[in-house]
Amino acid sequence: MSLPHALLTALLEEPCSGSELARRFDRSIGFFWHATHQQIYRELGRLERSGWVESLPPESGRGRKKVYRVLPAGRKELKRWTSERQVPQPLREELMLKLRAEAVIGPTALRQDIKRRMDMHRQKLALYKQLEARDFPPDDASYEVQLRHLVLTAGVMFETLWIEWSEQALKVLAKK
Amino acid sequence: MSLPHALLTALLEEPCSGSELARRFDRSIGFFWHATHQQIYRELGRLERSGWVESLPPESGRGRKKVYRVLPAGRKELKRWTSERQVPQPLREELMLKLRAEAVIGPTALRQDIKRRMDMHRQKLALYKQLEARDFPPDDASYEVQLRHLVLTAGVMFETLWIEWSEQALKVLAKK
DNA sequence: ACAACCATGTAAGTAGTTACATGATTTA
DNA sequence: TAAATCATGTAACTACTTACATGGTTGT
Repeated sequence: MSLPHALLTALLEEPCSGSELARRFDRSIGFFWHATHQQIYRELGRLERSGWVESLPPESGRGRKKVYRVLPAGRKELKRWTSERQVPQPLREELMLKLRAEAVIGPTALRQDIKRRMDMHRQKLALYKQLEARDFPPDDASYEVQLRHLVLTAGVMFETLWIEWSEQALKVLAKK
Repeated sequence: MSLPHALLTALLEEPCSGSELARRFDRSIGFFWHATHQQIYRELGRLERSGWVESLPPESGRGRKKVYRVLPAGRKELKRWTSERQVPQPLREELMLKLRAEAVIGPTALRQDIKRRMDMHRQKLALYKQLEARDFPPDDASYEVQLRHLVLTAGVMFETLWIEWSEQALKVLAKK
């Protein structure tokens, strides 16, 4: 149950409308918590009914922008959530299932698939490093900036991990 | 939609009952694809209705073990699935959301939480390394064994990543 | 024969996905 | 002014979670 809190955070950073949230998600928070616009609109409705956010005017009809802003109760809820204990969510990696399947019924097309994935991870890594160079120059930054940097660092580490792992995997798969 | 294929793989490795599957999942495949017994039983029902597995006798009543075995159609389906293209599933990491929240409304209890998580990752890493030492001695193994080793390697890499990242994060959080 | 446990299963609820619909705004 | 696009939303479905129920087996 994290989407509502992701939205609260984004709206605290900058009040905005549902469609803008969807776009912002695609660029930043979405690297770690993807959400479609349908999820976002539904959740915004819930947040409003809970009294955690309010929507500023239009009120009129469907195709008008509705800007949302976090209310004190929403801020309080976010605070409560961050201090909640949390266990690392179990990994969930389809590719590992495919490896086991390959071991049982192989050979399959896994090799091509891993190559493709490796390319995607390389692209993402390049993007992250570019963002890093742009947004986090290597001087001593403020606490808040360092926190945001940590998020990106995790992204870099993950992509690097997958590239390394893919190289190892391809070595094994090459033998067959 | 991977659970059915995870089950097919497990049943090909060794036909067994729902409860045994649940236990095996907790030890191996479950490291990368957790499933509760409710999910497993429901899915076994579907697999049977699809004609991908068959259940051997009891037939009688509720509390009796039902052993499942993969049928040719199931093996074919698994083959189809492994050759399907697959895009890396987006990351989904609640902790990154909490970091962003901390940057906006902090300070929170994040520090303690990360410490706790780091311990859990250390334990898991120790377990994986132990399994690795036991099941994959460093001589040149068969193709199938190397594939299974790759799965465990990913586990080791993930846990290592989180430990390193946590150390970095704690350095930043210590400043506040 | 009773308690504790094991194996299978049902039910209800939540989160996320996919496909589509409608009103407003912009652009050719 | 018609077409394209944008913003919001509905509906139906699937996967997963949590809580509980029932029949069988085992141990004392």
